[in-house]
Amino acid sequence: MLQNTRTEAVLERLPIYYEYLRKLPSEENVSAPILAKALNLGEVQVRKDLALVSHKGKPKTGYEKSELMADIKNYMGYDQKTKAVLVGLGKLGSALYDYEGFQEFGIEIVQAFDREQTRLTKTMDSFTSYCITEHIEVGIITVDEVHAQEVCDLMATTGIRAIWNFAPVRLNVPDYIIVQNVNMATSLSILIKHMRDQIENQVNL
Amino acid sequence: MLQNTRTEAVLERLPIYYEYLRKLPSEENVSAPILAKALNLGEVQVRKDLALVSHKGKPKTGYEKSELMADIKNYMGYDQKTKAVLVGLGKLGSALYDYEGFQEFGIEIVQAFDREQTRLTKTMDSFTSYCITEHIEVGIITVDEVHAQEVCDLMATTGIRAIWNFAPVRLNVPDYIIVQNVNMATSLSILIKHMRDQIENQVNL
DNA sequence: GTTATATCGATACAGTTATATCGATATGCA
DNA sequence: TGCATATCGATATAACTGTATCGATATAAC
Ligand SMILES: NC(=O)c1ccc[n+]([C@@H]2O[C@H](COP(=O)([O-])OP(=O)(O)OC[C@H]3O[C@@H](n4cnc5c(N)ncnc54)[C@H](O)[C@@H]3O)[C@@H](O)[C@H]2O)c1
Ligand SMILES: NC(=O)c1ccc[n+]([C@@H]2O[C@H](COP(=O)([O-])OP(=O)(O)OC[C@H]3O[C@@H](n4cnc5c(N)ncnc54)[C@H](O)[C@@H]3O)[C@@H](O)[C@H]2O)c1
Repeated sequence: MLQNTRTEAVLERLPIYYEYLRKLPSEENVSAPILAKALNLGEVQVRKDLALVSHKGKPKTGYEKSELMADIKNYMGYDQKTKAVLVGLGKLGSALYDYEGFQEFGIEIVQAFDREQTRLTKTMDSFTSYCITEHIEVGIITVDEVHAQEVCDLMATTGIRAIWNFAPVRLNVPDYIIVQNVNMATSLSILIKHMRDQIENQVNL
Repeated sequence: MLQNTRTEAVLERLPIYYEYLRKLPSEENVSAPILAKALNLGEVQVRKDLALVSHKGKPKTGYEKSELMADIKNYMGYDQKTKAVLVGLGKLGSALYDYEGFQEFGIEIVQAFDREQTRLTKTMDSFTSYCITEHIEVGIITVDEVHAQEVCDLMATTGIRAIWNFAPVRLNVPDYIIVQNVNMATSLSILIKHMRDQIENQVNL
């Protein structure tokens, strides 16, 4: 009876479906072909993706919007609240800390820390005990690259299990902690490479 | 004689090698196995990736660091200067505008625009003419999601060929413009999903 | 009620990406 | 000078990801 396997690629598309559905004004049913057209994806691919989280699709009509959203939400864990702390309340850190877009995914940055005492920030001496007593699972690193590893090490002494790192450094962590490095500059450089390749191809026609 | 094909996956690793090499204090030669160990990748994979940009690797010794860096730089186009403009000098926009990490990839955000007159910002009325006369190729959108499409449309009237979009909306663009959507919230949600899956697997042992 | 059809679910195929293996060769060292 | 070996380059295989096709079926339309 099973259909699709939980792969990385699918995991990256489910949030896209969810976002699309959430912003869809209409309450009408949605189908794989509709989603595919709207998001510029393959119809079969969408169908298989959805099959991973729901089996309520019906021939001719597709899925009930709210039901499908609930199933994605449940699968992705958006209904479970996740608490994150942020270290490095500088320019980028402040932007993220103030950003409200995390809520809909069940994520809350409950506290920000910085070496310097600013705004709502707590200083670092309370960091460890705070994370432990509040059962923080996710750490966000937005300090400069020189201090990223030491902040990371500190996080490893708490119950934190996942680190979202914006400093352009590769962090050393124990096995049980997952790190996601976000490198904005390289991402943009890849986009630009694509752009140049495209321009080149057009010239060579 | 050829070896590796230019695929998306390779393109995403080349900057990682470059970053690693750039920060490496030593000037000694590097080899595929060394890079593989340091970056936690497959040795064969690294070797094939490097073969795409360079053929100067020698048995036993590997590559000369500076030569390899130059070859990646050349392949990725980091030696070509790319000018970008940013629209929406809010919290996130300011952080990006001030960020100096783009330089090493040949990228410069030469000007920021905003509806409101702030700081160094230019207002929107000069946008189109500025982009055209300055031959801007890249646009960065950091306005709220309500205004992202209109900013995008405006960019499409200039010579801009690539858009880096941080607003959580899917933009409609003409074919010749490439869009890269960055959705921070969904990225973090995927990291959290991985975290939860990992925790679950450990329990089920 | 019957029929037409859009969509689902399943299977088969194709393309992309990663890994394993092996001979060739440049270098270091006896 | 000759031998040992680390690494390269190449080819083969495996895993993952995406696409094409087709029968089954629930619904809409008549
Ligand atoms: N600004 C951006 O748009 C951007 C883009 C990509 C990556 N980054 C990376 O994000 C990080 C932050 O960038 P930023 O522009 O916000 O820099 P920033 O200097 O504005 O902020 C860094 C903050 O970290 C704090 N800090 C430093 N060491 C600390 C420590 N040991 N413990 C606690 N707090 C500490 C500082 O007090 C400061 O407030 C950097 O690593 C940068 O490379 C920034
Ligand atoms: N802050 C974050 O960390 C973060 C994270 C992920 C995504 N985003 C997205 O990035 C965008 C900006 O976020 P922010 O937190 O910086 O918001 P912000 O409100 O601080 O900044 C938005 C800026 O855009 C300007 N603006 C609005 N409409 C404009 C228009 N038509 N032309 C020119 N300028 C215009 C505003 O004047 C303001 O300065 C949003 O779409 C948000 O969803 C932000």
